[in-house]
Amino acid sequence: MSNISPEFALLGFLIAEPGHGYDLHQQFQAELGDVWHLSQSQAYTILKRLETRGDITSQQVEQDKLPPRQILHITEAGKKRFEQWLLKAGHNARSIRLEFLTRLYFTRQHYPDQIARVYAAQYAEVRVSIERLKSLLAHLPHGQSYNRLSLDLRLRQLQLIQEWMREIQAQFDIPNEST
Amino acid sequence: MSNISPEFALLGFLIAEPGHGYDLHQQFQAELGDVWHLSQSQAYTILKRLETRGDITSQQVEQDKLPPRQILHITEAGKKRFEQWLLKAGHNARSIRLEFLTRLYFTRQHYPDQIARVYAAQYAEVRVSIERLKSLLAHLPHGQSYNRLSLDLRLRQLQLIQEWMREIQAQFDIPNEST
DNA sequence: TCGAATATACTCACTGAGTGAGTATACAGC
DNA sequence: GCTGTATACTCACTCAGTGAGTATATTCGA
Repeated sequence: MSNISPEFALLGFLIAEPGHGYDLHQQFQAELGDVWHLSQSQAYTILKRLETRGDITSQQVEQDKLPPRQILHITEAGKKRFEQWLLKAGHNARSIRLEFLTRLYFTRQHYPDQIARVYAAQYAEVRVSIERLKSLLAHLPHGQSYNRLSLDLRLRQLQLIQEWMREIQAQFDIPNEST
Repeated sequence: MSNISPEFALLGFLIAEPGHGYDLHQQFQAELGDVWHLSQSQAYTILKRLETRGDITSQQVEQDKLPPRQILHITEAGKKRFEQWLLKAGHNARSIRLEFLTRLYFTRQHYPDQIARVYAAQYAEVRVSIERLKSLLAHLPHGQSYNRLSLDLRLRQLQLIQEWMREIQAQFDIPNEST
């Protein structure tokens, strides 16, 4: 459904190594807790869905005294879906803040040679979105003051994101993509 | 649940006069269609919920050839809830773009003398949010690069919104609130 | 004049987002 | 001896959002 949710972040953590729900949620909070908001129960819900979808498998491990753990492993299908997701790009401020940062995080960890591609894909998408909004604004009938104010704010937010991205590019030494 | 959804916009249209689902959705699209995104079916879903909640009542009106209409009327309780909502204020970019613009729209139509209050409430909330984010950023441990980038973008977005709001204030001749 | 597009008016089935509370145990510190 | 915190997961609930379906009437060009 291409809905924006932290499901790929959870998947991303499982690329490094198998883990269980509780632990994944902890890691998530520590590393990306101010990017996304994710409650524990919601994490479990998403993991369950990923399992029924075939992106991860689980393996029950008994423990001495504590409740048994469901150790989760990413599948080949899951890894593939994750890698495809890495190259996508969001088109509004919120999805860029959430997903682009998450993509950056995992790309730098697991696919450092892909970083320029991921960055370029997002930057290009922002440019397109800006043009789209400008054109919408230009063709908006008079009298639509509130629609205009909304589109205007969205346009400025995207321009802000362009600046922010260029700073990230400098900070992380991301080269321009040479196709 | 204080979830952000266009339910109050639908309620707002019903303050002016009773209406039916199809028509409300049309009005909505025309007036606020670039502020919110609302499908027809989602509009009906929300209206149904408003009815079970007691914010609106419905009255079936037969038509000659076309399917009967459910004419919806706002109740006293609904009106009260709407008016309370008008004085609330969102704390992130998205909710401000959506809800604040909607509040402005209906306040100017039905409660023009309240406009300064509505504006001031939102502006104050933005200021508080900015301070909160600054403090979060100041206390963020080193090494949390991604969390920092996220908070940093959110901060800048709120500062952008401040500028945008001041322009709206000028454009709509909204006086500063004199308490 | 026939058929296609468009407008009116609403329903249903489905997946997913998100919260809040509950369950049960272990251990550390005062 | 008791409280707080960590481990590990479950359940019930409400709301968001899409996409397709149903059924009829009018309009308008080929």
